[in-house]
Amino acid sequence: MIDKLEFLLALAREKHFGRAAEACGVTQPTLSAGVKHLEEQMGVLLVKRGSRFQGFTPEGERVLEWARRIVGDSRAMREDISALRHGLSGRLRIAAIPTALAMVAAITTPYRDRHPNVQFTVYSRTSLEILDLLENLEIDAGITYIGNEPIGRVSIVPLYQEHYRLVTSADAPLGDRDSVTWAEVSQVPLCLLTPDMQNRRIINRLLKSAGGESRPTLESDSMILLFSHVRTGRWASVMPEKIAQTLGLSEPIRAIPILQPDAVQTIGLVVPQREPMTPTTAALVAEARRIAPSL
Amino acid sequence: MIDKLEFLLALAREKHFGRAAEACGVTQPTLSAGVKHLEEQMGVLLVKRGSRFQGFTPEGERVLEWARRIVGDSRAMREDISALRHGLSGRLRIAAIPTALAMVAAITTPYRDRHPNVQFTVYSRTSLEILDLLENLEIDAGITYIGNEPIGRVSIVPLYQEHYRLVTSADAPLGDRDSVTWAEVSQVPLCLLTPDMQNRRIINRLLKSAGGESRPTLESDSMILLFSHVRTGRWASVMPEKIAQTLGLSEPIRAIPILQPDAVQTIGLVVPQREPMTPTTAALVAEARRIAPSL
DNA sequence: TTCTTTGATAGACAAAGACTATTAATTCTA
DNA sequence: TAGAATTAATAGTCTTTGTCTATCAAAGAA
Repeated sequence: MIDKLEFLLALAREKHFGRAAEACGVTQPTLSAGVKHLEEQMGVLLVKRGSRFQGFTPEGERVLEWARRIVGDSRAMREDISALRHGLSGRLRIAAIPTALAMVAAITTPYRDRHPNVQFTVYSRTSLEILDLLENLEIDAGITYIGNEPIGRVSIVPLYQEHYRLVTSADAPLGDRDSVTWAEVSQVPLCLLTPDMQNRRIINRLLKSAGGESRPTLESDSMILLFSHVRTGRWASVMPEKIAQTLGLSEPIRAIPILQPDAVQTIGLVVPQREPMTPTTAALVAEARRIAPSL
Repeated sequence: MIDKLEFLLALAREKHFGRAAEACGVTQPTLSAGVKHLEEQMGVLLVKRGSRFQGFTPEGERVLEWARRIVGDSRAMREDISALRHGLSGRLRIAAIPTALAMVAAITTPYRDRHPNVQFTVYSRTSLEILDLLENLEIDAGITYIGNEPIGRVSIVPLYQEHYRLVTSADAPLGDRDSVTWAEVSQVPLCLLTPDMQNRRIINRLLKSAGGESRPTLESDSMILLFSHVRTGRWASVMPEKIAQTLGLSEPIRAIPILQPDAVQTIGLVVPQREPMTPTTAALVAEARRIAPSL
């Protein structure tokens, strides 16, 4: 029963019988049979069938919601019992927005000291992808913007405020200032994240409301790439204060506060709303609460 | 998997492999094998084994909690989907404390008008039994005292306040009064519920704090029995106002308010805390909210 | 049209689940 | 304390379910 619900979840993820089957480690006919069996049990078609996958029926969507919960709980149960016996262990899958990646170590480090047998997998994803992965039980926790775009069935722990800095060489335009305005920043060619990233959209908005445009000379979905360009001293970027601090800037690179307005975004930990949480997730939330004040 | 969790729930209820198996509609070896299989999956003993059932291990208790949730959700899913197709149908299992039995009709009647395909089973149980049945998924809703003894994972809808009346014949002692005190009531021989009922414990407490004792000449666990005695005019009882009203008293029987204090107990609907609820339960909660003001 | 993609179907085989019968270990009872 | 009764585990058999490979049919794409 639960296996079949997992089939359905995989199908929702992959939107393709063959790939969903592969993801579940079974063959395509097996997955087809599983879904069909579910449909018989429920007495309704769950999947819109043409000669290819065409999405779910309304009933299918509903079953999917239940499946997420039931499958999630059954995994949580296993982890819970395993934790009772061996202490916390297993793998914690986290996804973070690129601008928050640098501070993930601030959580994982004290976590590992407390629970050395837990392994981590950390993905760099956009804020929308993170919510999707959470929804589909593909990650255990996300680190993303909170309080902006509406968020579904998740619990939230605020971590820190993102303040923006113009990161540039001291001898570049504006490089000698103690603070700059968004209007001024809009005149400088920048390295920025790609527009599918919420950070970029936020910066675009700030630049625009200051009467400017974003004129990126270089876009990337990788903060490392942006950062390495900035370190040459020949490129400028707008980055959150935290990441600039964490990665460490040396002369002649400066991180100059951008005021008017001192725009603020809150970054937080989001985990599936489940009571009780899995033990590893609960420990992550505890750790987040613990370190949040120091960030 | 879910079937095996159901085995475990049955075992928790029956505390006996044979009876649990019977309750599940399988033979005892099948249930034993199922439990064993669960234990292998989890890698821990769940049941304390002697030559007979000796309760659960700590891990077993934990699995049991998860099992209640997972099994409950999987049933809710089926009902949910069935309701999508055929409208509300199925059976709603309710348990109520005896003193609330008379007002159950105030909910079931409008409920049936709205959802004619839902069938009811109503049990008369003590308040403690009701919580136990709810916990074990044996009923869908309870009607009981709220805000007294602590209640577990349930949602609550307050229904009405229980005020007490001395029910007695006009020519019996105190029968001519407009109101009486608990101290006075404690002097009269009464028909009361048995002491395992919370209503009786409440009345005992009230009598005691008025300096009296409860001196029941007749005890029963059946309100009908108490009521039929009172109707003869030769017996007196202490009953909630509501039940006296609902069942209808005729001359010369009177229901006299008991003051000092005008003790109040709140009665409410309790349902398992599950989001979303099963459709039939959600409808019951809606109905309860609707009628509560008129009670 | 012809080829490719995608999901359903058929048939064989293995695994899991369930039943009956029996056994082993306690506990009760006479 | 011996014998009976109770309770759960085990053995052996059979049925059901699940999974695989191979193949087919339908619908797009070239």
